[in-house]
Amino acid sequence: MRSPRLQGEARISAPITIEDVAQAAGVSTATVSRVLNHSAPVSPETRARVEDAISYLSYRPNDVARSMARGRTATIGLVLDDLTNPFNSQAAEIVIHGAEKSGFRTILGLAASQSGRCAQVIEFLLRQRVDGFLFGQARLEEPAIEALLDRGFPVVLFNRRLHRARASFVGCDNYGGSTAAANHLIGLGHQSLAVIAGPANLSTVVERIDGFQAALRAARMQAAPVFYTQYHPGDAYNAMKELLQRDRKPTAVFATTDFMALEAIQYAVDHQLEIPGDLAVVGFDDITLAAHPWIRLTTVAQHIAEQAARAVERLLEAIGGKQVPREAELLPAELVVRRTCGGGR
Amino acid sequence: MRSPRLQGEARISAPITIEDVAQAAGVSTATVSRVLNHSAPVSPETRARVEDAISYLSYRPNDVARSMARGRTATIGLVLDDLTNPFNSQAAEIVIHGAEKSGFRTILGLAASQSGRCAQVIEFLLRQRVDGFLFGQARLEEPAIEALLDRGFPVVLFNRRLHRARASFVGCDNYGGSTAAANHLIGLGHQSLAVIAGPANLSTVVERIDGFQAALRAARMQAAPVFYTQYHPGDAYNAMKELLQRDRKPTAVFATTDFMALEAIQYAVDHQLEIPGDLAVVGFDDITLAAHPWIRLTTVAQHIAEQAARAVERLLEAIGGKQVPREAELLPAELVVRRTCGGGR
DNA sequence: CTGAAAGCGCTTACAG
DNA sequence: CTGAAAGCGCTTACAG
Repeated sequence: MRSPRLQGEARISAPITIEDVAQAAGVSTATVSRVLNHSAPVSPETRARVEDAISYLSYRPNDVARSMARGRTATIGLVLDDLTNPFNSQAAEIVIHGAEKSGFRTILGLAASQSGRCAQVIEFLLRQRVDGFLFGQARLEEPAIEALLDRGFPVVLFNRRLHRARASFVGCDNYGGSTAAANHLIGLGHQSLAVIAGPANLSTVVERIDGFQAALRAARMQAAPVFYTQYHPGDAYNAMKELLQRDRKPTAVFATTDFMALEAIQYAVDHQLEIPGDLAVVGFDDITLAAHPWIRLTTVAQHIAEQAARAVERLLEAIGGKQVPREAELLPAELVVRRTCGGGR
Repeated sequence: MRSPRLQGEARISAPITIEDVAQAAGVSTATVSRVLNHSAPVSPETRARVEDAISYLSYRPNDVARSMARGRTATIGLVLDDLTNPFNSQAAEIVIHGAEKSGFRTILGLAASQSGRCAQVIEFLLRQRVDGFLFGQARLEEPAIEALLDRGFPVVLFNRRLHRARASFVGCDNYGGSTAAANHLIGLGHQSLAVIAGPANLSTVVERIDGFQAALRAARMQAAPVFYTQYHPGDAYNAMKELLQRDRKPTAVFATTDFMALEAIQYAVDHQLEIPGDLAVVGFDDITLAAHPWIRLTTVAQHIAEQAARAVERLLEAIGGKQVPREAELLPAELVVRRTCGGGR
């Protein structure tokens, strides 16, 4: 048996292997493996000897070798655009914890929304041999994801969906939430509405605009002008500037995210407009700070934590071989009326 | 050679291996490995045949097997408390990208600041055989990290340091930033100052309090009362309540993070206090929203992105075998005067 | 420049 | 209940 002194001497001593444990316990590596994994019955005495050796040597199984031998890595790949949006980082946190509970680790791939990056990230994760994928920021057309789907690879999307229908997805009721927002604004008497949106190739953006316009149509009002942006910092600020220079200035603006709403407000305030007096603003997401007394942003609340949690569940089931439902699962999105729309408290 | 039709038929077809490529190209796996890694000269004709086979078969190297064979994983472990704090998620993003540039992947371990969790996370990452560790949220005493250090394992800390000195660290000038904050408040004529702090076992908290008190001492004022919290949501709200019930109410409060400052403001505003008229508030971090016209929080700006970037650099050097400096590297922390302290614009 | 072979640290049929 | 051995998919001395 290796003397404990040896470990102290070497700096980064070569890690203890299952072989070392087997020798110390006087058994085969197969037996050590069995007590480690509870994969087959082992006599109480043998088990005790092995466990002693394990703790005496501070043995730490090598997960890389394990993955190699098992042919699966117990790893899921989570693909997100970035972590600057609190919405994304919250989702990441939920996914990591959810996966961990089932013994899965998660590798985070940041796709930075540049075209081509998503394919690159998938390639990268495929080399790591992840057992499945979670996409939180897919665009409507995403060939690389569709290729995965075609191969029958375990894939679950959340938040944003693909154009093509048959894929496991969990999102929120963007349409309904936006309709409620529009109706509230209409009820307040607004006649000139506008929307500041993200890119038109995102399902969330499309659905939020559609829901919003549908409400106007139902009220026999003309469609609201839509200003599309790339969701870059500063985009909504500029959008607001643009909208206020038009002939028919909006009296109410709906932004497809809270961050955009906050930026739009920033422009308005910087230019001596009163919110909500001169301009009503409604966002979407209900980030933590939306409720702050200095903000009190009217917005549509969606429960990202639950979306992410459901998405991992689905993925884990798919990886486990279960037949995963192909229908979309939609969580509710509720209007939260606060101050910035003028009708709230 | 495997017919392409075969791939289409199977659902998740067994991935192509280096063996398949070697066969298709009529060479040994050693040769394929050489062209893949440019690890040894290969004749142009052979190389061409191998490359054709690779693209024809859409071969994707197995990183798990690679790690196994090489004895190193090209992976770093990043340990953070959580991702809800934008400060943390920004750091995570920087680290992931920085590591990727050098061909390293990063596994994120969330330590949720419960005692014992850090050791668990380290254990988990050690099993994955990460090549080094990055800690962004260490507490002053962290036996598990110290054990790593003692073993000579590549470790770099950022943001918060350990009590023990000899460890690679990059942080910011918490002391100087807080001194500046205190001096500004003193210059504004405040006599009754208080601080809302995080846990006392965090280097950032200790240094920020020390810097703050030092300024008061230099001005021959008595030390400010410190209210310690656990950095949980709601903690600063309650702290503010407590402080305002005391005999000697503070006219100015310094919070050790912007989130805490915002919560303190929330309590004050909820209870009809005017900011900064009735109460001046200063934070620390300078999160994005601190600059919003509806907030305009006076705060101490620290450049987390650079901290994180420097930390990965250091770690990568350490993993590469370079002797890494043991001294702390401190980035500047600058006071940003805005509205909430009463002296700004 | 190229190949045969050993080895990385596990798991898992296969025998007994 | 236990062990000997093959195998997971690569890389890397070692020969030639």
